[in-house]
Amino acid sequence: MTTKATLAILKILENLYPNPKTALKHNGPFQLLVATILSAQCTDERVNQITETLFPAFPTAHHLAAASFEEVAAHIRSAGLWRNKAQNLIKTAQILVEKHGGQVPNTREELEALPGVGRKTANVVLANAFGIPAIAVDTHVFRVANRLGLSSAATPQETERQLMEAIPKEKWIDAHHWLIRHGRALCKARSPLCDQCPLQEHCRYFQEKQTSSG
DNA sequence: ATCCCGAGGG
DNA sequence: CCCTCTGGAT
Repeated sequence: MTTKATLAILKILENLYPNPKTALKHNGPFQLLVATILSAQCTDERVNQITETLFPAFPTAHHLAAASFEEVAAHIRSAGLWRNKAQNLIKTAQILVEKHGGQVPNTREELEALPGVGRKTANVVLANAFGIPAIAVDTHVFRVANRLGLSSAATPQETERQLMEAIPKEKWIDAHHWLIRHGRALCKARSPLCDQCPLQEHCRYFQEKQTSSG
């Protein structure tokens, strides 16, 4: 795909999804980290519902580091994977206190060393908490980027690399949100709403669908 | 049944 | 690459 074609797609997405931002409600890096760890295999709406009581109960890493498993679990049982998440949240908070003065680190290496924090979560925190350009590839970004032809990849890791190559760095953070928004709104996994999509003429998936099914 | 703005382990 | 962890929404 040419740079010109890529920029055309980004421009349309920008108009479709103005003022992109995380759907996870948070105030500061610590809350964003907690919310993002909770968001695995779980809707943002439920995460926001959980953190509404979780954040006041454990306002800082120090509070969370001193919490018991049951104390934390009581808040997050409506999220899937809650056993892992409760354990990871406490352990992560303890590492923040022991190694980072109770603060959230701002490098990929330090973030990914935290339990429950992988590539995607680290990128979300880097981008949304620290403004450091990153593209977090979740299931939506992976699917939408491959359909549009912005990437042609077998793994999320590879999609991330191809997107960083194709998209100007100053647009990485916004592009991440645009692709996610589009994945939820129109470019859905099961029944994509191509008839409502303004990207038809730019989309590899749509073009192939037209030529193959008549 | 299938998916959700995944991570960790084999 | 594969698998498991998990509740809730559709």
